[in-house]
Amino acid sequence: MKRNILIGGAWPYANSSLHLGHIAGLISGDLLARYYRLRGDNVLYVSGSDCHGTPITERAKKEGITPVEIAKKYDEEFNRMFDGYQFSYDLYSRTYDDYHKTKVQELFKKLYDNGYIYEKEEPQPYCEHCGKFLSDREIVLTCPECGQETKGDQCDACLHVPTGTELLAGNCIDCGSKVVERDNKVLYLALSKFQKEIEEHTEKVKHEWRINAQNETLKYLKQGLLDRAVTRDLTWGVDIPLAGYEDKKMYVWIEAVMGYITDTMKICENRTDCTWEDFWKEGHNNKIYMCHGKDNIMFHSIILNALLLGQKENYHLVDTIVSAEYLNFNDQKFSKSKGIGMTALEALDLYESDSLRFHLLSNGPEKKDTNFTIEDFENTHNGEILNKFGNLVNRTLRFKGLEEVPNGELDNGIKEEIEKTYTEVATLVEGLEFREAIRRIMQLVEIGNKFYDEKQPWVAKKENIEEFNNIIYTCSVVIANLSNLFDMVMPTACAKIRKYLNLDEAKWEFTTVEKGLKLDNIEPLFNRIDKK
RNA sequence: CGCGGGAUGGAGCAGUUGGCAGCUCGUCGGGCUCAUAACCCGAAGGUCGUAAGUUCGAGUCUUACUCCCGCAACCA
Repeated sequence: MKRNILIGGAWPYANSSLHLGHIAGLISGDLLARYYRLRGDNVLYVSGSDCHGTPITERAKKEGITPVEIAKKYDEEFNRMFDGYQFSYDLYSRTYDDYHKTKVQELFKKLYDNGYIYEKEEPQPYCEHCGKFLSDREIVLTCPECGQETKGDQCDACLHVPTGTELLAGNCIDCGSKVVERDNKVLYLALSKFQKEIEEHTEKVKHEWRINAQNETLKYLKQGLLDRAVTRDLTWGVDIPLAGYEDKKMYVWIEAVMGYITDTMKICENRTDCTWEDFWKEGHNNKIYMCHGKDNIMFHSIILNALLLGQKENYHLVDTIVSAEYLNFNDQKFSKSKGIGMTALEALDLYESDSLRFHLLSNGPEKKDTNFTIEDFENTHNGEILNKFGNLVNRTLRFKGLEEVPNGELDNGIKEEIEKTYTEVATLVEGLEFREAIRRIMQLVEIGNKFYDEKQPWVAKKENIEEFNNIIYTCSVVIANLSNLFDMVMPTACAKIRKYLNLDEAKWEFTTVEKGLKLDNIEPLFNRIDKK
């Protein structure tokens, strides 16, 4: 029976270019989406650009442009980048779309009506000259610990975090006026009310999560969920749909994670074969995956689930957290300011996206931080992808003098190996063991190469043409099935193979090749990287 | 006592519930010539950071210690 599978990729913040590390964290979502589509399930893979919030607002102010200009620039860049990496999103939207804003407001209103959002009056730092409440980072003060001048979120010099009263001694970052205290109306999300339900749900589903997601989530649950402020004194964001809050916006983390739902709604509005409820309500044979870096865990495992529970409408909670560790570059953190690493787009200028996908997945930070080096990457590309996989295709389909797929018999042992590979790789992918899954597919490549060598078709060609036909036919069937198995990792190369072998869409089942098929214009799947 | 990760053959890493130490690259030797100097076979190389403990049995569990590295600070 078809399952409804929703896969959410974390929404990148539209304030700076993304690094290879971001791709490493997000690529597992695309692999899952492609895998479940091959299995014939009903898949929606959604994401979008996270465009609101303080950092974008501040940056816009500094550069003298509007926040939407910054968001647009990066949203456009992200779209190009995800296309380049062949992410198969069903929808990649952005949080400043009217559709998103409207739907988020409805969901927010429901939380309020259900009593999970409450108002609190609390004193906050205020600038009388600018006429606005100030966030910690908008306050400049002399650090009471070390005497250095610093911003209010944390002292740059001694790492001291100023207390509420200490902040009142500071000045407005914009005009330098003395900070005063004034009562402010703030809306809070009653996270604490969901403690028990989220604990129970986590206990039920955590076993298939990565360890880091389990630990991180349990840490918050253990110390007890605290209510969170969900309004911000900003001008750039989603309006609060309640009277008296016209000058405030919604906290980005609340509205951005709702993007998974608003994307689903938008897609399903134009489709007749499914409704958004198929993916988000209980009882629809559905499953929800969330793929992101380790810094995003609690927003997906706790906050999003709380928002869903608070709707009181039988929502299906997030099942599986696919959280990545970090990718380093030459043993250092990716850092634009220090010039360490390369952006995802820069990598795409230099290398083929299939290879980058393969390398980032097979060397991905699944259980702990991993390292990306150019040397390793080129090694993967030339050594594993090209020499092993590309070469198997080449030596078979471009055998000297071969013009068509021979009329041969499939080797039974090889057929069994192929079928076993489907089964075992499926188990690995569903168990989120992507590195191991790729290794397992590579085993089939090696089995193919070994078979080829042992059978020596170049000898059979001269001495036993029937045997030759069997060998080449068997190898072409191996290649056809590799184009199915590897489709979720290297879609471009696999599509090429299917074109050569006249195969339709990739599918997750044993596939044979048409005998007598003309083999024209076969080109190498990959280009060797010249090492200097 | 801020939080967290790590230490396994020359390099980079796997090792699921404790049961003969594996993979890729590199090195050395051999085979092959279909293929993008690619492919296949074989070999050398490790007292699994240190010390103690639990156990018939520990890379794996417990405790202590040593040494690296992240985060905590726009950067995932």
